[in-house]
Amino acid sequence: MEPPGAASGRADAPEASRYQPAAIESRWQARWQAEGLDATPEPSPQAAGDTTATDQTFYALSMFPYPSGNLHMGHVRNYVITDVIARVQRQRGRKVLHPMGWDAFGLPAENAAIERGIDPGDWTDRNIAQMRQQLQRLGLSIDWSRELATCHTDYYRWTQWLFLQFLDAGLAYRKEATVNWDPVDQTVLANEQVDGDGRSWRSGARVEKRQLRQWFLRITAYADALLDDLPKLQGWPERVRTMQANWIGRSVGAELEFPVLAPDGTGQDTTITVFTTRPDTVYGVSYLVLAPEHPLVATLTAPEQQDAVRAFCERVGLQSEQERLADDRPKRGVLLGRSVRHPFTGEAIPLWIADYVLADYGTGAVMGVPAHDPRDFVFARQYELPVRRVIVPEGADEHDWDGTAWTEPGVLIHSGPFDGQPSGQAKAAIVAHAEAQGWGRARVQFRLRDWLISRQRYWGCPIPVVHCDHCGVVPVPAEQLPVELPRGVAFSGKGASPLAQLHDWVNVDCPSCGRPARRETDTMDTFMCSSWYFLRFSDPHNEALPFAKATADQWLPVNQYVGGIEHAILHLLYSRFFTKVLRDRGLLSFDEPFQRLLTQGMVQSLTYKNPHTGKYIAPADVADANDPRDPINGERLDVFFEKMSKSKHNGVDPAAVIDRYGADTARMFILFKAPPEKDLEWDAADVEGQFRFLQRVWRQVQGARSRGVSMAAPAQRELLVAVAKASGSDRELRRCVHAAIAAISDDLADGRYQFNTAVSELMKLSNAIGSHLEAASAAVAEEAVRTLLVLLAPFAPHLAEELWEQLGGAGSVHRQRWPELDPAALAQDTIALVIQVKGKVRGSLDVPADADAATLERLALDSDIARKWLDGQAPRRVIVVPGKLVNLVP
RNA sequence: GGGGGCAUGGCGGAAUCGGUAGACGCAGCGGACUUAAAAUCCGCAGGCCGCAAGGCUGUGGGGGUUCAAGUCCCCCUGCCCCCA
Repeated sequence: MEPPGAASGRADAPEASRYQPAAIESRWQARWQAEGLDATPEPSPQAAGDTTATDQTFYALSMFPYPSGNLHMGHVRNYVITDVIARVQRQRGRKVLHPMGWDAFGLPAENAAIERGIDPGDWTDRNIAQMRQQLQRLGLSIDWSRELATCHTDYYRWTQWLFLQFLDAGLAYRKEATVNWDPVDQTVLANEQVDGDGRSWRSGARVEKRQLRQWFLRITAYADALLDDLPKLQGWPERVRTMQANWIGRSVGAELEFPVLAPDGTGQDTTITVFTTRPDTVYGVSYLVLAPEHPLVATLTAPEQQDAVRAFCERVGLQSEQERLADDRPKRGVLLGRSVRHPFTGEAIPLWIADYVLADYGTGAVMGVPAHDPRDFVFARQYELPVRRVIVPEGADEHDWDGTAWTEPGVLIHSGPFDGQPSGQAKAAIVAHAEAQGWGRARVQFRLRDWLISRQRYWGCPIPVVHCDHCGVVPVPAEQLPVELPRGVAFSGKGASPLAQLHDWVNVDCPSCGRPARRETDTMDTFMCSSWYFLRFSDPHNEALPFAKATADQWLPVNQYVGGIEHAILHLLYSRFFTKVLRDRGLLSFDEPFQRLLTQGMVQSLTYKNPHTGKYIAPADVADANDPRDPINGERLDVFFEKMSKSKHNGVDPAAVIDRYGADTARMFILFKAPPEKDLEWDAADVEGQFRFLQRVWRQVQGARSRGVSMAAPAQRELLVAVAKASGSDRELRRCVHAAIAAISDDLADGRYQFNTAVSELMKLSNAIGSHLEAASAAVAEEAVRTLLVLLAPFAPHLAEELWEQLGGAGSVHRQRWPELDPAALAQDTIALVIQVKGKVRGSLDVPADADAATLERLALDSDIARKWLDGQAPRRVIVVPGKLVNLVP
């Protein structure tokens, strides 16, 4: 496509007088790199307890990308937002850390190896090189000397080192767990890799549940801290905090014990402990349910139920958790053929297993209270179990019942000595009674489960332990790290982890006793690698430690973190967990990693879909955008905005946009089109509009230059004030300049980040310069152009730098301080006073800006507007808002 | 089902505290320049009535508080997100 800058008919224009982003941008990128413009300054040494040093530093961080090899618009939006924040902070005089790295372990590299025989490391490094080059075209002010990749040994040796810290703290452990097993590929899959139907994303096979010994991190030990510190994160979006709180899911309740009756119904042999948040409903229990995976199932199943129970467990093993818990699915269960004794009533009640009870939540056993729990209710109806109502709504008649489960608090009935008590009080009383009798205890339960970090995969960080028959699990000594991933491995995609098949690698001497032992062949979940990269950026070349405490304390916590809402729980929760553990280990002085969080919206684009076939149609195949038709069958297409993706054929390639318009236009468009946290609709016409604006700025500055405007030295404040006093157009232009400074400074204040309105203020300033520059005196013209370029610099860094240089500016425009507001320049002699009659606007009056309320009232009452609308009557009431309006109420 | 959010011109979006609704831009329309077109520049533009002056109306719908409501309160509708 022809660059619009090279429009026909202007071929005779001199080269230098046209805005040609391609030439300008690559030239400045090379020069900035050569001059080290984006290098991170050394923060001043920080005395203990001294906060002034951290006030001078600013850490701006984007969530680092997975190096797929292709930069997409979502990345562009993310990094441009962070870049503007970083640049503005530099102009405000802060020392800025703005790094970039790669979340480089993960399945796609291994799949490339399986499918195309490429070494995962080579594949990843190639992608990184390609993406870095694409990123650099955006003109981001990133300090590339701090670049890191989680798959490089100088990074992952410290991931391993940190794992050993967790192990040492007792926060890393192995246990049997139910995992997703793909029977075709013969490998474990992460939950995210299993679709809603319980099928593998790769093989399409139905995933099985298997019990395997896995590594876990004990995040539940920090559940309270992770929850209790959420209110500290005032710079985070409320909804992210809410999502984390829900995910952690603290619930207060009790454990109650139900003795299992011996088969003959006389004595008892064991006890089942249930967790419940509703001890007040204990008299409504009509059955007890174990999870099918519960360890007691094997021993408690009656002989005549063996076959049924085994078949049921197998069937449940095939179901995803989602399926098991879904409200709209029927609940299924099987009797174990045994009974338990209700501790409060002494009654014998049947023992079941059911799909809707999960082994790893609570105790893996629940008490069935059909009258007061919707799932128990469905289950009881299915198997004709008794429904015993023990709570009624306050003030309601016991016999009024709508035939559904009542889950709200109420008043107890049929509950022995607790009858008549309200739910809240009864909860405490029943738990106290159980405790006194030795039947149970108060207990806080979390929804959060320990973090399963084992992956039976090659392309991940090896877990640095050795299994020795004599010493057990032995950590690899820190001085022997890293445990390197062997290279040149053959991938079949079948069988156990590729690492497990490398006998030379697996077989080692035990670091403790020296006898033959085996390496751990599991690698770590990639979220481990991304849970501390923000720390490494503060001290990326440290060879003795993952980071020096003092250095990390100087830069962190991250002042502004920017990324997608999809990480609201996982990555952000894990990073918080890591930070708290490292603080408790004395490795850090702070306990929350991210002070402010901005979750940017998606980038969407126009999408065409055939409503009958469900097929997405590429925009290029739609002949007439005004009447979109399916190119195959001519059917009318649905048109809407949706997130860019390959499968929807609606992606816009950032490289193509930069080729055509330049990075500055792409940046400006993305910032202007929508507020950062909202979804953004890509629109080619709007991109064109942004390009036109930058062209206009270019022409404007060329015009100013030909009139002798120079950036060599700023005009003196006294001179500006003097000339503005003398000339109306000077005063007006100065007013516009300082209005822009005020508005843009406000829009870009810490945490506000209203880039869209900031860009529109830049446009207004440009419009004002267009109207007034001709008539302006040299000093005011200089101030106006200088302000425009310095304010434009963070948004369109190349154009601003180019024009700055053309006008003889000293040094880089990016080293210029943020312009200072002169409040006096904003002052106006007269203002338009709005006259309202009974709250309706009826006109306005030019009045002196400094007139007091009494004067304004008199002016309003004397006005033609008052005469016309008041019919000569004196108003009953007059409201005066000085500087704004007068409201006359007749 | 529970919790949270959102709803403003043809479109994206503005509107710190309740104080001129629609900034800025896109698309559109008119004009200037041009042999012509493109580009550029100038102007118009919520809707309705009117030649005009001007008036009425208007921020999803209904009600309320207030001198004054896009903004605060209550109810309803629709869409989105999270949890189930």
